[in-house]
Amino acid sequence: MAAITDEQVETVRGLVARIPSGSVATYGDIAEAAGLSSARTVGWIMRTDSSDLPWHRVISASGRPAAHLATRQLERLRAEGVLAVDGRVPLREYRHAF
DNA sequence: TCCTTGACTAGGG
DNA sequence: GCCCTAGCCAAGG
Repeated sequence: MAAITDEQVETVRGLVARIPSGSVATYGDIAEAAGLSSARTVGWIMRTDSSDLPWHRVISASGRPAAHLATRQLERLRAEGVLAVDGRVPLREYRHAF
């Protein structure tokens, strides 16, 4: 199977770690920057990885975080200066370009 | 090996 | 701008 390599995972971690406080990135952005096959793979890594990375800065392309984490993530983001509007983050303003 | 699940995305109605 | 559908990929049972 075309399993993900440790190198790919490390790249994703690096990208997430370099997202500055007050900015966010989409799954698609991370996937593309890391050279992954699809955005779903990034979601899979985030779900399985238990590191202390700022995963809360990664949101969907709709500007809305995953439903089960929405409340917590939006709260953390707000603490970093990312103001969500009606549960949605204005990507146009906070999206981080790699 | 097949089928299901999931922290996704783009497109059409 | 929201809802539904199809395409997408890796892992676990």
